[in-house]
Amino acid sequence: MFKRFKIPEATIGRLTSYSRFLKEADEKGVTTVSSQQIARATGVTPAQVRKDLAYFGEFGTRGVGYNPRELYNYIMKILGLDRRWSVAIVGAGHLGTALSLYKGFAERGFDITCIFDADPEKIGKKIAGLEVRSLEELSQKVKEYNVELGIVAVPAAAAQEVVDIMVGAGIKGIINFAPVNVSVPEDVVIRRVDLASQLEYLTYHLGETR
Amino acid sequence: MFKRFKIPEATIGRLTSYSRFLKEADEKGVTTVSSQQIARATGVTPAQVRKDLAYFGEFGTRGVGYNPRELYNYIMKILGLDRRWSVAIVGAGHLGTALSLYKGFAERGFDITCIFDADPEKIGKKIAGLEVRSLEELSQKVKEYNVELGIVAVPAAAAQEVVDIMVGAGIKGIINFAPVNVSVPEDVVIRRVDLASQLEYLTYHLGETR
DNA sequence: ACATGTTTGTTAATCTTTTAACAATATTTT
DNA sequence: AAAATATTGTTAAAAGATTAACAAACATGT
Ligand SMILES: NC(=O)c1ccc[n+]([C@@H]2O[C@H](COP(=O)([O-])OP(=O)(O)OC[C@H]3O[C@@H](n4cnc5c(N)ncnc54)[C@H](O)[C@@H]3O)[C@@H](O)[C@H]2O)c1
Ligand SMILES: NC(=O)c1ccc[n+]([C@@H]2O[C@H](COP(=O)([O-])OP(=O)(O)OC[C@H]3O[C@@H](n4cnc5c(N)ncnc54)[C@H](O)[C@@H]3O)[C@@H](O)[C@H]2O)c1
Repeated sequence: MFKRFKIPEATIGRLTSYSRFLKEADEKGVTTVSSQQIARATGVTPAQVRKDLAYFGEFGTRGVGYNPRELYNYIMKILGLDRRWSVAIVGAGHLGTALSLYKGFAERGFDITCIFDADPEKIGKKIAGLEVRSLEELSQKVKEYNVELGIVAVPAAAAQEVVDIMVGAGIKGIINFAPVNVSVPEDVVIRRVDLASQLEYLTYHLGETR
Repeated sequence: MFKRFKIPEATIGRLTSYSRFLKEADEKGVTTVSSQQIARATGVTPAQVRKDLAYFGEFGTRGVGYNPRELYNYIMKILGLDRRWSVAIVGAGHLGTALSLYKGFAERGFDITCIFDADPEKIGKKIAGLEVRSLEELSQKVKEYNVELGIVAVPAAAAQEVVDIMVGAGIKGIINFAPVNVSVPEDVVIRRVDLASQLEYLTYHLGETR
């Protein structure tokens, strides 16, 4: 579809930001935006914006700028968001529940279609209209709901086990919220999100300047 | 305290990982670990581990390795975690509640000491033993509890306003979960955590290989 | 005591990402 | 219609981060 050399990881994150700004601009009726405007709104440099886009093609008009709606559509396509994705959450605890109830995912094309937990107390309960299921049902439901993405929100000690089950069921992309490194086969994409580490980034920098 | 050149941002994130592994190792009674062991457990290369540590000093013994407990203590000090930090959460919705109830923060030295919300329905309710307070009380409570860090878990539209209040109250480090860029004065450290963007990293890469 | 094997800290090389510069192209003004 | 202004896409330069290589330092076995 698009030329795919080696794209900086950070570029992908910035494309998300750009797309959010572009959607807003379009909804306000704006018909052209410059790399400078995008840059200001998202906290980067204009050169960075143009470079990021240049990896994927030419989307603007020289001397003019970009059409927000058009560029938004292009970026969404680049990100693989020109379709909807079915997502399973494992771990119906505090975090898993919050994620299940989060409206923002659907807005970006992510449908939470099933929730799993190991605790018999939780199985059968409903969260966001979905019944919490046992892990035994995971493989079947993944097929039934065409689940391709998984979110791991279980304690660190259970993370590898849960990831193995997900991978076994054919899930191809995983977000892991447990603060532990887990391994997956080469063809599975995994990403760890460590929230405590984000706070530690702050304390490191506060310590630096004192 | 420590030499502070320009440290790669990613190094800070890895130090968090290393420290978690080192703590485990120490608790198992292990007395020496090599950069190779640290690397394997955290998913990086041994050279990376040694380079990361080298920014801050010499912590190992050639031919031998590192003492887990000692190195753990050093890293915690580097990260500014040789003390406890008081944290305020603004936004007692789904995410704010999950974060308030999260035990993992306290383990890393972060005490959630106050929770704020703008919704009169929520003010006065208790979460994790803490009363949800109105924003008017923020400034006073920040002083009372020596709050230095803030977590923003409000809708995107309210994020800048909330951040301004936090900054006004003297909070010096902020994690923003709203998917929007907010601005802060130079002396305030801010970090955006965009969970939808994490999923988009997955879909980008899944699209890449098909 | 010496040779062999480990493993760190550090320097150099490589690879990646960001920033800067500018020609190419469009628009607006005079 | 020419000049001035705006803004992209692209190339080159600079900065930053990771990987590789290896001497220095220690441990172990003979
Ligand atoms: N709550 C937060 O805000 C937060 C913040 C950062 C990180 N995390 C991480 O996210 C994970 C979940 O945190 P939480 O606060 O929701 O914990 P929690 O204890 O509230 O929920 C964990 C859930 O996982 C379930 N579970 C345990 N073992 C399981 C298994 N083998 N298979 C399926 N389900 C299993 C439990 O029954 C429970 O419902 C943890 O790894 C935590 O470190 C949470
Ligand atoms: N829930 C999630 O799992 C999740 C995931 C990713 C991102 N987020 C982001 O985190 C933020 C919160 O999400 P949520 O799901 O908890 O939403 P939510 O609607 O459940 O909670 C938001 C809370 O903020 C309060 N609020 C609104 N305006 C306020 C103001 N000006 N001052 C103080 N409080 C105010 C509301 O009363 C509400 O209690 C949003 O920006 C969302 O995009 C949430």
